[in-house]
Amino acid sequence: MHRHAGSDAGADPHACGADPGAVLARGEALCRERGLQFTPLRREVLEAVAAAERPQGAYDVAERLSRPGRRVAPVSVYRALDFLMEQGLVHRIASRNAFIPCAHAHGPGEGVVFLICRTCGGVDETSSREVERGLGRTLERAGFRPSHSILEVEGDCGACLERERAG
Amino acid sequence: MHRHAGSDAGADPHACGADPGAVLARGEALCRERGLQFTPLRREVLEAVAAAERPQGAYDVAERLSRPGRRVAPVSVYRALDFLMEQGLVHRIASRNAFIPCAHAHGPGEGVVFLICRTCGGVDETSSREVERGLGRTLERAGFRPSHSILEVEGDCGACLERERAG
DNA sequence: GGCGGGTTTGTTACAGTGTATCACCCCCGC
DNA sequence: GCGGGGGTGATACACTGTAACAAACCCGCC
Ligand SMILES: [Zn+2]
Ligand SMILES: [Zn+2]
Ligand SMILES: [Zn+2]
Ligand SMILES: [Zn+2]
Repeated sequence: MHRHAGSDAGADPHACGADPGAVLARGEALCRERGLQFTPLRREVLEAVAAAERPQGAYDVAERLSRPGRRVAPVSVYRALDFLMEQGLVHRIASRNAFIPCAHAHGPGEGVVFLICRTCGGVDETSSREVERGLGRTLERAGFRPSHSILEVEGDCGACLERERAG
Repeated sequence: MHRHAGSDAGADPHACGADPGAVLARGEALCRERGLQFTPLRREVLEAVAAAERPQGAYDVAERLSRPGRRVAPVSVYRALDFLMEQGLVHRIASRNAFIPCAHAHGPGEGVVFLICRTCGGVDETSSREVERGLGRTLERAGFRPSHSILEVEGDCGACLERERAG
C-alpha cells in the first residue's frame, strides 16, 4: 500500500510500488530502447519485487521464484537486481538490506527520499528540490564533491497514522 | 584524516574522529553523568573505532582487540557498539556496514550528514539546518511523521580533491 | 549451416554481517 | 548467604553478499 507522495510544489508525484504491470512495462520499454536484454529471469525478479507490499531481500525473492523442480539461487537474484538497479528499475534500501521497485524515471542529480514506515513496513519514495538545494550548498561549504547520496527516513506513514487515529 | 566540516553559517563545526582522547573522555563523562558503566571492553571498542582513520567493521574491531591469549568475539563487539550507539558515541554507516566515532553531542532532531570519501575512505560528518528544514517540509507535505533518518553522501573529500589537483 | 565472442545463467563455495541462546561472573542490595 | 540484574564469554546459527568456473544462450559473420 505505497501511496504516492508529492514532491516539491508543482513537481511530479511518485508512485513506486503502485502497479506491477506498469513497472514491468517500463522495464521492457526501457531495455528495448537501450538495446539491453529484458530476460525472463530479470522480468521475474522485477515482478516479484513489484508485487510485494514491502521491501524484499534477495533471499526472499529467490525463495519466491523457486518452486519444486526449479530452484533460483540467490546469486542469480543478486545479478538480476544489480542489473535492475543500474537501469533504475529498483532501489536498494541500505538500512534494510532490501529492494523496492521504482515506477518513474529519476532525472540526473535528482535527490530521492525513501520513506520507511515502521508500522506497516511499506516504503514510499519522493523527491525534494528543496532538500537537494540545501544539501548542495552544505556540501559545497564542506568542500565535498558528491557522486551520489542516500536519504532514508524511518517513521510512520500517513495511512498508518490515520488508522491509528481512527482505531 | 577526518577534517571537520562547517555546518550552517554560524553553527558549531564538527570534529568526528579527530582526537581519540577527547572521544574517550566524553564517553567516560557521559556514562558517569548517566549512571552507566563505561566498562573496559566498551572503552577498548570505542578506542579502536576512534583510533582508526576509516570506518571499522565489527569484525575489524574484534580482530584489532584480539591478541594471542585473549580473543574478543565479534558478538561482544556488537554489544559494545550497540551501547555506544545508544549513547551517541559512535555512528553506524549503513552503506558501509561500519562504525565511526562521534566527538560531539547531537541536539535532538538535529540532522546529520555523513560525508564518505571514495578515495581515502574517510568519513566526516556535518549537519545542516537548511537540509533539516527542507526535509521537514517535504515530510510534512507527504504526511509522513519521521522518527529518525540517515543521510549519507559518497564522493570526494576536500583533501583528496586538493591532492588530486596538486599531484 | 557452422564458427567465434560476448552475455546470461547455473552451481558451488566462501566471505562478511548480525543475532539467539545459555552459562558464567561480578556487583550490589536485602 | 541469597537473589537479581547487568555485562561478558562461548557456541551456534541466520542472513547478506561475492568469487570463480562451467554451461547455455544469443547474435553477427563467414
Ligand atoms: Zn525511484
Ligand atoms: Zn505505514
Ligand atoms: Zn556525530
Ligand atoms: Zn578523501
